[in-house]
Amino acid sequence: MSDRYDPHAIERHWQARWEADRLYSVTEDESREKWYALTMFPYPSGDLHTGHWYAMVPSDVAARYRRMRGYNVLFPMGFDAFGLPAENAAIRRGVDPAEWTAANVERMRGQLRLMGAGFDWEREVVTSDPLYYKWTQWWFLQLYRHGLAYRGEAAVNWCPGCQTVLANEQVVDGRCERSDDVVERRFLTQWFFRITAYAEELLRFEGVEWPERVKTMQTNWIGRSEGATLAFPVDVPDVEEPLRVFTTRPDTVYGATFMVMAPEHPLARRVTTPAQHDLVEEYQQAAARATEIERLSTEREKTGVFTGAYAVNPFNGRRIPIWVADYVLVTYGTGAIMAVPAHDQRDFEFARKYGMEIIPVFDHPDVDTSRPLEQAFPRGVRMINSGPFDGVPDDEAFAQVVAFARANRIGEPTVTFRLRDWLISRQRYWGAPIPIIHCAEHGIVPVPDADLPVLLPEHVRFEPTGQSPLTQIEEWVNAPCPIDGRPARRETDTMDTFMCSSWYQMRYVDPHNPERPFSQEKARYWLPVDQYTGGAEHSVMHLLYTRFFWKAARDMGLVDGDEPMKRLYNQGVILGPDGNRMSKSRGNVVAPDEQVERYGSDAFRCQLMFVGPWDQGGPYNPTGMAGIVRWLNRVWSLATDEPDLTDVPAAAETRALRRATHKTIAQVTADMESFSFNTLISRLMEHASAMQRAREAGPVDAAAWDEAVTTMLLLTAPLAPHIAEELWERRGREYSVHTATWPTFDAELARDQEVEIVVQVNGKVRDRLVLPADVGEAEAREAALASERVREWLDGREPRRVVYIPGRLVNVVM
RNA sequence: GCCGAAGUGGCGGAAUGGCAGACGCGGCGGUCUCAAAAACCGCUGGGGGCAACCUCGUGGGGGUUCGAAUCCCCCCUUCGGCACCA
Repeated sequence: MSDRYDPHAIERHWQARWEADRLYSVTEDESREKWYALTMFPYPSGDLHTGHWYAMVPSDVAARYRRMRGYNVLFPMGFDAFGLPAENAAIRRGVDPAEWTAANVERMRGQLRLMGAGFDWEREVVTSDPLYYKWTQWWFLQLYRHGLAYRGEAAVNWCPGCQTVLANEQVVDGRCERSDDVVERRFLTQWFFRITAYAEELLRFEGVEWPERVKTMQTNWIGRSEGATLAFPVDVPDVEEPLRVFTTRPDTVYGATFMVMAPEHPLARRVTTPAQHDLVEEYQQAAARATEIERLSTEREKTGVFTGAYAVNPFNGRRIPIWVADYVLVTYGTGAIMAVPAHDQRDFEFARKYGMEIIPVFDHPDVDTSRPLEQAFPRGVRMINSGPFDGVPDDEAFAQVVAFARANRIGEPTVTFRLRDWLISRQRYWGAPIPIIHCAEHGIVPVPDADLPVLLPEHVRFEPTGQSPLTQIEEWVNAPCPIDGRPARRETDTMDTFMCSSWYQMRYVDPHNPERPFSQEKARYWLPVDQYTGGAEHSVMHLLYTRFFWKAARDMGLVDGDEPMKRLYNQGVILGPDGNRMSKSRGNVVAPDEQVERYGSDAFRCQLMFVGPWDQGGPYNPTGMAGIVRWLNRVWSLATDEPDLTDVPAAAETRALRRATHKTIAQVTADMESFSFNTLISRLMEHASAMQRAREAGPVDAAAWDEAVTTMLLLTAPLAPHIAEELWERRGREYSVHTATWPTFDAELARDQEVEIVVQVNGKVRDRLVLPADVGEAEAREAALASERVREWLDGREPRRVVYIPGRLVNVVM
């Protein structure tokens, strides 16, 4: 091997060596503390891009650092391999999704290896592999047995482009998160997971160190509201059941002047009078045709129609009209509301448009309640127009009204969530089949565990029809009933791919177990994940689902603890050099394979970390690569070209070099802990400059020089693993630098002997003094006042005040 | 509309109550060279001054403080999330 830094030669060499030595393979070791580091696994699109590198490299650096700190580190990688792109490729180009996926996985594995990351490839999981999805199906059956999976009819989100239903979380602004098509509403019978059973617990984030942003997003998504359900009898012949409404403001019940039902409300047809029938039906049909976007637009003026029916306010016996309007959502609360226009702006707008009465039931110092209101006002001082409750103060009103409702059996306190159950059915081929058989005799029958996996049939035609392609495979669909063996039919829907990724972190602990999803023993050692990293786009999908899965698994006795991921970090988005998202059409794509080809993996890794704080992302700077390449060349030179060596441990130059080395250890360690990789690299650059100056200046103490070089290689190892390993070997150190121990710093050696004290006059810097590091306050003040520059500015006057900040500055105020 | 994050040289960024611009890119000057590249050294926010220095300067405006990029209030811009959830 040449004596010049040749990244390609050493990177190839060490990648092969590490693999041959199984350097990154780990097993349980009770004698050592474990650290489970996980970065989100990629979808095998067929091309690893810079975004993947940006997400994975710092995650690898942090895992390597933990390993050097003595932890037994699990850092696995795999592929989230089910999903629509494979199926779309099959439709377009006639290739088999399994073959397409396998080829992509193969290619991306190779690209990932170029990164030189310390992944334990022996633990790789591929979610579309029957050996994996057997257990995804097993989870489905477990959830079913525990009452957490059920089949039900509901208004669901239908994506016409993907020809399948979507979970609520996959709908963004009324459009499909994946294809951007406008989502339609359909009433279908589908499989759901009862995530709402954990709604309350999912709001608690005890013992997790997650970004506030993610916790807030999940909290808002779950959307907990405290209120009451009130029952309004309906004044319609033959309708016995009352109209139930959920309200967060039961204290405004005397101000209810009309009721509103969602167009899809089951009682709507039954209460409508014959005279209003056509009008209501027409309105319902129009609402059904409207897209989610149209319906959810807050800009749009509210519309509605009168049913002709009346409800009775159970508090005061007042008859109030029942309307149907699409600003009330059938999916939330009870699908019907009591409208209090005086105190709710939406109801106010509706009341004003349709001439409904507006009765304020609170007084307010800024509102003249005897005159028509200009707008709704949510809160007031005391209740008015509320019969026996008149005079009750605002902050007691809720409790008193609810207590009354409860005592008179007309209502009760209720907590409602915005979160809906997780719809997991997909009318597509490339996913794990739902392991259920529909029997005419026995209904829904789970496939017995022993018959898992339910394999996807091969050679399937993919015309998107709105039904799963599996429905057309007669020989697959027809299956005997597990109970009596008589002809029955398989469930033809497949599972949402988010299900595959909801438990993959568990499978990594025991990826080849043929008997169980994982052994309890291994799970107890490795789980939960200590540090998870990934993109913020998964804040309310993957991360909410995986918390739900974990809690369900905990309640089944399969895992310990309440949370799957102790620490979470969201990296930012790496952009093209022009500041836009990288895309082929913009022509601003930075291809990692090309960067590795030109500069080497180590340089590309470092440049990605050097562009800025990891959580901020930002434009990739290709010209900045020159600085990183220079630095790596300098590291090479410092480790291979010795200065003139001598033995002067007590010399000032020796102390200065050792001080630089120990300060660098302290700073780099702190930056590792806080994921501040950009400043970490700048510290190493400074250290290299200090070493270079020392080398040029004359003979260097041999021990101090060796300490500096050794430290430099150890601190560089997680960032640039190949060059560090190569130079480690060239210096005759024991293989491998990656299993060596992270250096510790000596505070005494790192301490400065002198400090520069800034001297200010009225807050402006006028002088600097170099004083001993242990200078006392009195001496510092005295030195500052004695300064020639300060005397000039004081011009004979007495300072009003002198502020001293130890070791930093003196401010003379006049 | 609501919630959150951010706004600093030509560029990426550093500094989270105490020297604004660490480190790097780019630029300018120099060493080396027949020359160029590479490497190395020096300088590099604006204005004024021969200089020592002075002055302005962290999106805009106000405030707190001996001292503010940093804390508080108002506004502007950009990005992210949510958005008729009763």
